[in-house]
Amino acid sequence: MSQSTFKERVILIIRSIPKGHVASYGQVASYAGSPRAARQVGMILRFSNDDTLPWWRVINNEGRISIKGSFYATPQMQKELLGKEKIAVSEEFGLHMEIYRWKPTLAAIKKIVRAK
DNA sequence: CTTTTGACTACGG
DNA sequence: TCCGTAGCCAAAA
Repeated sequence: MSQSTFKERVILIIRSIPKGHVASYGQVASYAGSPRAARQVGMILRFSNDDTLPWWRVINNEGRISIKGSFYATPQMQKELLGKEKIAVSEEFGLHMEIYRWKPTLAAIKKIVRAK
């Protein structure tokens, strides 16, 4: 597990979120081996300029867009990108996490993290 | 090197 | 139900 860094694992996990699904910051942190490091997932994305990374599929645990604005992205962009995947995000209610949340098996996560 | 600042969230009170 | 806070850790200052 600690062959790779937290950041590297976060990147691998986010790349594995299927189109049409989302994951919360906390979920990603948890899968990356640090359940309480949700905030850092946000920080990593904030400074990331990796165009192979589907960053828009990461939202907060309430199903709402958390981004306020970074060097590379805005909340409007995120809403648009999700819309292209048929995920509608309402300003006041967000989206239904129980419907769109990515629910990988433990085995799947192990495989993703191991493949470094 | 140390300190601060967050695209977070579970838990108390 | 509604805050305040602790924990987590990458970047920037």
